[in-house]
Amino acid sequence: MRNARPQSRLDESLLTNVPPFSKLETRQIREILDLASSRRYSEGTTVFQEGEDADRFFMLLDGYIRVVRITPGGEQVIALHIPSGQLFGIAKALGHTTYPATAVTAAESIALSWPTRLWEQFVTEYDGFASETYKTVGIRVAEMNNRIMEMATQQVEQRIAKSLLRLINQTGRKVATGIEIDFPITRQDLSEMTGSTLHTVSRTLSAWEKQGMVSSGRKRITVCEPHELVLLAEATG
Amino acid sequence: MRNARPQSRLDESLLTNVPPFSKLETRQIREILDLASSRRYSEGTTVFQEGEDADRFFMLLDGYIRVVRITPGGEQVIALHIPSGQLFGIAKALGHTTYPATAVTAAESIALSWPTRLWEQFVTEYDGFASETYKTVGIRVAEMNNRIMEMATQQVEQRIAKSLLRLINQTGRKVATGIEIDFPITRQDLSEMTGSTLHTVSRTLSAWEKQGMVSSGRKRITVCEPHELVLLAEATG
DNA sequence: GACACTCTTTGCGCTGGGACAAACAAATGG
DNA sequence: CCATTTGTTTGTCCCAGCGCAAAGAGTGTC
Repeated sequence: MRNARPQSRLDESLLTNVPPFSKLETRQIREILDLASSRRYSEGTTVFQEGEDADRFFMLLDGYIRVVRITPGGEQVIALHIPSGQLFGIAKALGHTTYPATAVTAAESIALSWPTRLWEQFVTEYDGFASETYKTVGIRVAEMNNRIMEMATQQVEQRIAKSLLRLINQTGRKVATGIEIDFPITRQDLSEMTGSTLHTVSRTLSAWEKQGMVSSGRKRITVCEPHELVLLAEATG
Repeated sequence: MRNARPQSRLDESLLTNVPPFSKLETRQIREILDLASSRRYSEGTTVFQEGEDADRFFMLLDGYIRVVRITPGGEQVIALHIPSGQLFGIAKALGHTTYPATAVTAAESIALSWPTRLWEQFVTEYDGFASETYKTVGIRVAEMNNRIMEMATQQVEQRIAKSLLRLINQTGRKVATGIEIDFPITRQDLSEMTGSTLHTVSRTLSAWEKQGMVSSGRKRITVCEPHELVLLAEATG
């Protein structure tokens, strides 16, 4: 499936013109290249797959790639367009899933490892702190990614459902019958989270209330039928 | 404007129960706390402001905060809800603007510096590489943030305009008269970037073409009146 | 208890843009 | 050169959800 042809000898000139490396000394570039390998992709081919195990970053030297997410309903959303000179495939390193990427044009990348010596020393010495820090960034990125996909493909009702579930999950609690958002939240707030209006949110909650799915009041929302809500949130539009 | 009351003596017990720190030795926690200061915020107050110069991260120990973006038209979009145990205010450190945050409930945070010694050594030694790496992550986060805001507040036409401009800017080229997207792009692609449909994209481009703003063909789009496009993209809903 | 706020609900009309359908046009390939 | 595939345009219909407007319902304060 991977259609790249690894190249054997990597020349320093590959990197000297790419901004992130241009300031480095030759010695440092060599150190990086010793652990790197270069790949070429032709237009339209797969750069990497969903969830692929990446112990490395990729730096795009030439061309464009796009990262794509596919909804449960089969719709595509282009999550990112990455031009040359940027890193990609970093999600895994931040503790999260990577999504499939394809080459928009013929492209060339190199796979890099971090300059390892100091990095490992750093992570080891401050063990929990460093890795948890990265996890935070990873969570943040993953969450934004999800919101983009939702906004692109889902109806307002589903987005509201997702938002409620997210607010509960975020606190680390289980979504259970009778669970309440544990801080005051207004219809206005919810609308600002979902990209809707307070009127529409109000109507939606009213409808849910009639079906017994939630119970809500002023600045307060309690989920009565979490399972129903999950079904609704995951319905394929 | 900042309404926090700094606390003087920081006790280790503050951190020992917070996941990212729980694995650390007392020695390490002390080292972190020596450079940290704690702050309390009451409900609804400002945690930090737009563009505030943050040489530190903040770790939320208790409560909830939200990060808010305000559109040129004055609409609010809730960009993030942050529960306790997570870092916030990291955007600046990743090389990008921070957005204002307020406390949703009474909240407590501590301001941290990175464990500095090794970190500085790391960044210094690999100068360009490390900082540019962070820039990549920062750019990615900022871009996603923008897309969320756009999806929440803008009409399809504006989002298409923004997407085109982004594709051009991303390549590092100036947006100029007659500039062309330098790789083949279909209506379908554009629709997947903007969360629309290929039909709507086609109609929109047709309309623009009639006004002389763009010239487009099969898998090709050229911007004729970049200024018009910018105006359109920035129009307040 | 009365007044002022703030938050929520509901009705109604209107429209952006999605769904469906059907040509049309440009590439590709035998 | 004709056939097929891939991408684009356009028409028609229709509805989710926004905007506007106005009336409840809680909360806080004097």
